[in-house]
Amino acid sequence: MSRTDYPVYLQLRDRLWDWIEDEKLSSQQKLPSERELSERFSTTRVTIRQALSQLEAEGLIFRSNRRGWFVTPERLRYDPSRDIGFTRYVTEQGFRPRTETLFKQLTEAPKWLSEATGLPEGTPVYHIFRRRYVNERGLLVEHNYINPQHCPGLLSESTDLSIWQMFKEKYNRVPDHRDIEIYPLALKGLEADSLGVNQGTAGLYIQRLSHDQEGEFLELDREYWLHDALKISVHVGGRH
Amino acid sequence: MSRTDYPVYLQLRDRLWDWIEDEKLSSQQKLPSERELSERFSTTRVTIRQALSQLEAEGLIFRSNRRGWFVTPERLRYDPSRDIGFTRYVTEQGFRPRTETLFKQLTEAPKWLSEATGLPEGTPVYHIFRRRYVNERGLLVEHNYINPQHCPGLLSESTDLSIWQMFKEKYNRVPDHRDIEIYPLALKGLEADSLGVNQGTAGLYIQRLSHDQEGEFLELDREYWLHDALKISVHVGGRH
DNA sequence: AAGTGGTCTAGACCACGTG
DNA sequence: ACGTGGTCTAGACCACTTT
Repeated sequence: MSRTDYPVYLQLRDRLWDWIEDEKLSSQQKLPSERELSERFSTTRVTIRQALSQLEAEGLIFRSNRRGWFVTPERLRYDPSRDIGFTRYVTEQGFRPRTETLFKQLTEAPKWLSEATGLPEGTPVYHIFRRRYVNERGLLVEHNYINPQHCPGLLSESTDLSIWQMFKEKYNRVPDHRDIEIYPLALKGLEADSLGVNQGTAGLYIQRLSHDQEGEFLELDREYWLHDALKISVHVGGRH
Repeated sequence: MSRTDYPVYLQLRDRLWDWIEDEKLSSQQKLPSERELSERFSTTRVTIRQALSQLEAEGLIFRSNRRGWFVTPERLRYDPSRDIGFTRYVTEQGFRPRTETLFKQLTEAPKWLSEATGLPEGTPVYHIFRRRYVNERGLLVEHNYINPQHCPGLLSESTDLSIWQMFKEKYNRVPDHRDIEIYPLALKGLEADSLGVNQGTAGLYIQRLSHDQEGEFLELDREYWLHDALKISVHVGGRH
């Protein structure tokens, strides 16, 4: 160990986590209030909050709005290279999925979208904004930008289920190849508000750009996940 | 906007970032001291630190040990599904790579490694721990666990270059398929210390488990990246 | 030796969520 | 209405980096 001392907030982190395990607090259960914790551990609220933030960074606890601190559930496994729907892979892992459509609209492709997809600027595209839950905790929000050529009348459909299923069944379109981007970021603005987290909460960004066999743009998907919510798992190469 | 107020530290974040852009501070340049900043913006150090932490979470600035705050360089693009070496893809993007081997040793496979790879517990494996730099900023540390069957005498080789290149040229082994895991975590202990960052700094974990054509275990790679250092970019499906 | 970031105290007020 | 988490102040000491 190259550190010379072991600061109070890290000691508190350990004691706090031991305490949580002793109390057998389980997934989604609420911790006592910060004032109560700071008394129990004989320190100030500022320091207890440092310890709580440490556990939050490690993904062991999370906070919701001004409601308090909770024990983080197990991470969801997720393979962005496959196209089975959210509902299905959540269910397969024994969790309860839920999807809420926050808005859907027909807009004109802005510059960044045109650059990413090759569509001419101003082309009409569907834009769907959804929030996804697992066991009633909102884990991500998602922007879908969809080529309306391949699925006219989408706005009248229910978008609370898998878009891919609809693509396949109703419009007979299947994605052929994907460009995927992944990186950590801070959740801000609309995305933070929609997930009920503070500005600057750690998140993970996943973007999927899908084309069909003929190289035509099908869909662009921009997902904003809570940092502690998922574990990406991908298999590449070899036989499938 | 659903928020009713706009807290001081978020206003400071904006003003601070504007100031950085005005001053044309570039990649890796140092910000003034926290005390100087808190005077310049007429607030306390605690609040200025909140603003700085916000910019840190967004990946716009980073801190190094007790040395201060710096402007974050552009993210490195990285495709974990390909097996071109670090040195090559960093150079291709116009940056200067550097690799430092912190230790290498022959050990016996512990339980978790045996479970991940299928090797019997206690099998001898090479364990290499390296730190990788881009433009003299340490971006990640990496544990390599290598099947010694396929590359006897590895410890005598220099491991500051690509392991894959050595595999191919000297031992005629090529990875066939990979299982990749990716998730955000907090950098702690050895990993945090080796990168010179605080305990709990946001990071990204990337694990690659590689097998050859005959399904034999080649290598397990566990990478701990700074959260602001990379952008993962993968292409799947279609023809290559 | 001086200055820095990291840590910690002991308060305070406010907006919001929950009863 | 109350208690909560979120924010903010004005100090302080220490270990470490830099000069």
